Amino acid sequence: MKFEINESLFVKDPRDSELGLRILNTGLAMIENMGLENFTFRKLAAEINSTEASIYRYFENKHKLLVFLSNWYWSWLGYRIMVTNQSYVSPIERLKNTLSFLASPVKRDDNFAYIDEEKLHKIIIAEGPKAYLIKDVDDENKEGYFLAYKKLCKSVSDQILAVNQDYKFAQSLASTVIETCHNQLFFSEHLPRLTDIADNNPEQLKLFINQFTFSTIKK
Amino acid sequence: MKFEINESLFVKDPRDSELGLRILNTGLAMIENMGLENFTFRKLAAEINSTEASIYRYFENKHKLLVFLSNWYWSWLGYRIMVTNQSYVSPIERLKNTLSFLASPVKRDDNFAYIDEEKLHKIIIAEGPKAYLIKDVDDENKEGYFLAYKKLCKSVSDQILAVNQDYKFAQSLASTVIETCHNQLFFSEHLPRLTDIADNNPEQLKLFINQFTFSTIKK
Amino acid sequence: MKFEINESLFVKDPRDSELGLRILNTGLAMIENMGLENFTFRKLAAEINSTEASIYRYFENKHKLLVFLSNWYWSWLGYRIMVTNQSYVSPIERLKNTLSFLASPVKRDDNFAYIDEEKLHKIIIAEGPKAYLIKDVDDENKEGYFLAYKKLCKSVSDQILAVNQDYKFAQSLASTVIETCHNQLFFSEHLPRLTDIADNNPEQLKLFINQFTFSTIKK
Amino acid sequence: MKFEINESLFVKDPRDSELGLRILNTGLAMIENMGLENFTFRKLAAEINSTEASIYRYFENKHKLLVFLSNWYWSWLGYRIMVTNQSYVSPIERLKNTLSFLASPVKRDDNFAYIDEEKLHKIIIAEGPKAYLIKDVDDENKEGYFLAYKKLCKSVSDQILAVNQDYKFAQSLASTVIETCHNQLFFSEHLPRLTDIADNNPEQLKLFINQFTFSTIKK
DNA sequence: GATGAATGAGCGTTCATTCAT
DNA sequence: AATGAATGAACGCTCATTCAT
Repeated sequence: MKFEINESLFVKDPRDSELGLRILNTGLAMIENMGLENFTFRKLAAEINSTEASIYRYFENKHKLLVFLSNWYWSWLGYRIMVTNQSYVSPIERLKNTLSFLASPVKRDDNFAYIDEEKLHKIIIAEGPKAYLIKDVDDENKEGYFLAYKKLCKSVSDQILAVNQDYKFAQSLASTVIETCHNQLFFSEHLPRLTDIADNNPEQLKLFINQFTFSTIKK
Repeated sequence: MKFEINESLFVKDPRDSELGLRILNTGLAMIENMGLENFTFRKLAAEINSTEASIYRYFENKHKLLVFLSNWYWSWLGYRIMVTNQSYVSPIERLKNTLSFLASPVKRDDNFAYIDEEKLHKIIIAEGPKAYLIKDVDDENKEGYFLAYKKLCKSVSDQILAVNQDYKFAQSLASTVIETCHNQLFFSEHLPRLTDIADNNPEQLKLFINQFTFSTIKK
Repeated sequence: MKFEINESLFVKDPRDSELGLRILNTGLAMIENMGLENFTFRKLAAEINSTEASIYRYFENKHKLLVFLSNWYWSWLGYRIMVTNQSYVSPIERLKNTLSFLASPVKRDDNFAYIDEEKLHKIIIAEGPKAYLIKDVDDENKEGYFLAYKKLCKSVSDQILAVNQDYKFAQSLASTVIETCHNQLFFSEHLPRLTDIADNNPEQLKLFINQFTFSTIKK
Repeated sequence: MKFEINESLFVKDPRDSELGLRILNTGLAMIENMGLENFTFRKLAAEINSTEASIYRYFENKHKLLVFLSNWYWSWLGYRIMVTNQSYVSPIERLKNTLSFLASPVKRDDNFAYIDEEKLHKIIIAEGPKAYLIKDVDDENKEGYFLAYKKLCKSVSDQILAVNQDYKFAQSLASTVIETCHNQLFFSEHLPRLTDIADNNPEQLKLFINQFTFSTIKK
């Protein structure tokens, strides 16, 4: 199982070699730990006892590494949602399941030893928007850097339409739901006065999301 | 009229001198133009025919300049909302007016010659989250860097409660609405498949926001 | 027909394998195209769809490749001069023929499919002096890196002496003539105020060279 | 006395500060000593107990430093020729004086404490052509990087025409003479078989140059 | 013999910051 | 208060080179 990720995001696929996996693995941990701004390939190289030159064989810069990780995350999440959704027949149940996945804490997935999904989730929360809040967003979009995210949005949007085909803002609601999950989790941890969701209380987030999604699309 | 802004955001208040105003004015234009990442005090100094050392007399680093501008924006927006809300009596009308302000395009306000509010709005959309998506968010929060934003959220949240005092997620909804306005505008311009709102069609955003806010808090 | 070239200039003779010929061929084109400074084995490897490691099997560094090409050029030119000179008996006619070769545009020679002599001529003009304007010139000279050039100079010098055996600076005049041909061609293309020779007017160069050679050695 | 040098060759005129003079002085010595290729701003910074960043305040790169030195040299030499030429009335005497300057060893000029003209002369011989044998020669020429050299050529060319106004290749002969002086000196030191001029025998070079110049332009 | 992977070293550049005036 | 000069530190990147297959 290997998610398809836009080839121009890497020079050489890091999943194809031992060093590449260490770059992913340790890079992920370091970004989570020190923040994207403080993270550099130099520090990563030191950590994995390798060199910057070697890392450049895999990624051109840290931004591409971030976007790579971001794509991986959305592919992985989308895949898990898709698989579990097959157990449900009713559109409402499916959407509920999807929202539940979006709003719930992420658990380590042992199928991918080289990725710590829990940490990756934290990165998506704390650094995710930096993947697209950049000057070159249009070029990178054309290049296909955000396909995994768009694919998931499309899927959620379709599920919304399956519940109410007349709702006019299915895509906007889908992206709002996804972004909101991250925002509210960030706020609950760091800026609690911007949210009612208590830190470490995932059920509240699920409730909030469910409520505003279903009330919004109710016919 | 001079909005109160946390004193530790600047060394010397840029609004109190001619050079300070040029820093605000030109800095704002440059961040909007080249993006926060590419913007440096060196480039700013060159542009205003001054020196880096002089800029340091006002701001310790570009992050503080961003947070300063961010605070100014929220203060300014909050103030305008507050003033216009006084014309309405019904909580629903008030909330509608507020949402309208949040979702509408920003127009230049001639009361503040040194700030181009239109460009500032673009910065808030494209760079705003970077003000708090940082490693030191907790320290900066304690220091009071995000008070203007919180104040506006509180105001929106209060207005929500005025419409429905039993709604349990007033603060979350408030911050979600505000963030969503920016996100959707960014998506409509750069990642259109993540939204149904057409670029340059502000009415659609207003409609979307209104609908999901009021349906969510309906008793 | 294979010119003898100093063996320490290459690890393995590039003329003996298909890959070697591609290195010569493409390397030559790239140096001409991007200049010696911008040319690297990495770029060459990418261009011929091979690897740097493979190129190292032939040449230790780009300087040796340049010197190799330089030697090839002087051998080739010397050979052509020698062959055509056999048609002449009078020393004056011979020297004239030689000068004509030195001053005339170079044409592709189909006997050597792997070398584009026209491009090589341009390299000799634009990069030639860099072959010897180096710190290690004495070592490389001892090693025999410049033999082809010296051989041609000797030949021209001998022809000068055949015209006037009393002329005291035959070698200096020979090297001056050769260098001047290149210099004036470079100037005519790039720094026209340093020359009277119009770009793309080879007859003028021939005239200039002939005149100053024969007037100098006239008894 | 301060020669005018194209302003785009430096960020800040090195002759205007103590550090700048040290950069010129030590940079010159190091280029002469280790060759342009091995010379870096990092090594220069270490030598003058300063930093690369400081050097960048004066020169953008080592190429510009070389071109700066080159311009200085040609301005200085042209100035000395011009001054001494005023003692002569006859065009032939003037041209002889000029050729003598071009062919003679250079002596330290105490009017410029910060430049060691002897070493600079060696640099011009061993690195001079690298100033213009580059890919961007046309751009740099437009920018005015080679004006001092052209000015000297023009002066020599005018002197040639003063001796024989009918000579058709005055500019070419002028640039040939200048280049030949350097070439022959380089050859005499490093590649003796390309010249008849013995190392450390300046009179021979003068003789050679005089002879071929005057015989060439004789009416 | 040719290649793929990895590396050591160093370069050019820029940044944020400080000091003296 | 504002500026000019200088710097320490680090970053991103590329190069030449080697090793193992």
